[in-house]
Amino acid sequence: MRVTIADVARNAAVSKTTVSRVLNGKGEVDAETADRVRAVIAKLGYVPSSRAVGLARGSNRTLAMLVPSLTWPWVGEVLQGVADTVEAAGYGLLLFTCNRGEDSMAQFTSQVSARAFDGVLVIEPENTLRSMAALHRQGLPLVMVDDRGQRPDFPSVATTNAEGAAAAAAHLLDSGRRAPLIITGPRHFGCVQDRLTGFVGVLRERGVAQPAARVAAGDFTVRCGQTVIERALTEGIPFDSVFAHNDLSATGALHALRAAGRRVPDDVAVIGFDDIPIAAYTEPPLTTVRQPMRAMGEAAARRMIEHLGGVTPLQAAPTVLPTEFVIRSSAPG
Amino acid sequence: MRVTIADVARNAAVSKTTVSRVLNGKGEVDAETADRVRAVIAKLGYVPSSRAVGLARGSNRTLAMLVPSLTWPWVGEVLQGVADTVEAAGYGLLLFTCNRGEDSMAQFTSQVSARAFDGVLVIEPENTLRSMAALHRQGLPLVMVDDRGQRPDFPSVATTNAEGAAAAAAHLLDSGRRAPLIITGPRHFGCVQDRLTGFVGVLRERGVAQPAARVAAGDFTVRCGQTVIERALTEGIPFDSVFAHNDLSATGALHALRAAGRRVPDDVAVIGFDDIPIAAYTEPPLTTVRQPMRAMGEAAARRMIEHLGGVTPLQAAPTVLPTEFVIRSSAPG
DNA sequence: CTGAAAGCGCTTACAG
DNA sequence: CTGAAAGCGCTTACAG
Repeated sequence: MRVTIADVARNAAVSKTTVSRVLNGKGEVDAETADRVRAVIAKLGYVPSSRAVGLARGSNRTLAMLVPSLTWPWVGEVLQGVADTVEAAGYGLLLFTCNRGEDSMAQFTSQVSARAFDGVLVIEPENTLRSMAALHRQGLPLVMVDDRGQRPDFPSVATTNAEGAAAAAAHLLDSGRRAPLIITGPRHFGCVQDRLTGFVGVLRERGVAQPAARVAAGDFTVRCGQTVIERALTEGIPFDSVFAHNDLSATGALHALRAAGRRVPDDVAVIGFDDIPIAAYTEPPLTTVRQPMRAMGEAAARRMIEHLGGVTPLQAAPTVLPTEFVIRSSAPG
Repeated sequence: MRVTIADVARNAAVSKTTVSRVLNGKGEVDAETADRVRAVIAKLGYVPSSRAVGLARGSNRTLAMLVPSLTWPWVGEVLQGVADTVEAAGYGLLLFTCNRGEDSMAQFTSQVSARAFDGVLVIEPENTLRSMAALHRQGLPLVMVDDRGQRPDFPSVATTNAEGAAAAAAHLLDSGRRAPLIITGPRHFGCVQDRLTGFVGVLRERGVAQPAARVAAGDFTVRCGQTVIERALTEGIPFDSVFAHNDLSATGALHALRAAGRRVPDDVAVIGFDDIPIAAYTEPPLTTVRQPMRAMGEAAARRMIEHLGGVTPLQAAPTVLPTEFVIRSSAPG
């Protein structure tokens, strides 16, 4: 059968208490006794049952990560940052996605009640901010990787959306563009508002107007990027550049422009947002506002782990990591 | 404090045993008693502690998923299929990546000993087949999503690599190409051998030779696709088409061809493998051999869950899901 | 149909 | 420095 702490105790001729002490390094144990116990542990290949430890301690060094979907490049990058940090700290990572909507959330909430994990890192699934906040109020340690610019009143990690968009605007103006077409993300996202404000703000400062006709509502998909460009072309809306609120829609824009015979960047310059891995390999490679996705995941995990370690109380103030402007051929300098 | 089964029992004026019975639907319970217990459970908002249940039952309805990296599109798709299936079955999903090499594997193995999960689904991290096999022999329920064509002697889910590659070859020949350049994946992967055999087999059948000079070793990265094409062009190796062993390297090939002024598909037709989401948005869109990634993840999860449910013994025979040939403009019909 | 008691495998006061 | 015992919150024979 399975080797238990009792087996180790018996073999080492000590009590389970002593074994537990050398296991956890708590309390004084005679050096020789400890060595003997360690030898037995090695010989028997003993590993404490995580279930038993969890029950006894009331915590199991496990974090949950809740994400809307796993097939978005952005999410994969953040998740990798989280996984690296969590694993390095010796924590487990329980993954939850929300593909089944209400059902999924109910299941997740019930796992919270079941105390299946010590804390949760979340990339907010659509319309769950309220339930997240509720869970947080009920005492669940929570850190949000805020891709929506929600500025929730619980801990979060975000990026400088307005500044990043401002850099994009300045770059376009500096290279002589005067009529950018903006493809936004979903309008109710805070990050979309921020990117809009940051971008248009620079234009206004420099005396360039941004008519509403050149601000098109997208939804962060490749498809929407195509559609917006096709429509603008059909309607004859004049534009000499595109600022898409993410790289996926920028990719769609590149496609539609090419299909319509517009050259990038000669006729139209294109800038995206995120710098997902494929951004360097679109045709032409995409100038974009890099979000430090990996680092955001790492920061979220680190805050949570430090909190659980008792070092740092979890404060609501967001950790804001800076964007970085990446120039490639779709909008050269 | 936390509501426990004892609280429910007291409030419903029954024993913990009875509460447990209505919770798990095992054993006969008087209908009225059961209703009363359920009412109390609802009123108190009681949810059983997963830690306690796990310890008592010796299993916690949790699966582990071990992956090499989370930032490859292929992995994201498979993982989504796994997550959907696992969640729908009410299981938890513990995620492990292997970014820290040996250390990671040691940690994973120790989690196995700790009985932190009931079974594991794995996309094999480099060079771990041996340890996986060992864990499986020691009784760990294991299903591998076999992207390497390893044909291990434990349960796995794979795809028809040879047939898929054969379809690609037939398509190129049918459209008049006679000199394909092959960009392989790592040579020691079984899937690479299979794709090579399947592809070259069709060529041979139709009397077309495939000289070694037109078989270049790649490593599944975008970069390798670029490098191979650049080198072939420099060395003056003649080719009228490219068969890349995955979409990422095909993307690199498209890039290098364009940079060199070769038109796709007019001068060179390009076919990839996988059909990751961006394949439809490369320039031009990529003709490719689709792997049913989502379905592979789902199948792996389903086999594991059925096994754990006691329905099906886990057999070594691989589940093989068919590839599908997807024609887009990089190699039209 | 129902309950008392043992057991799952640890940790942690408490006592010495 | 060390150990006996209680406790974590469930499930499961066993007995009635």
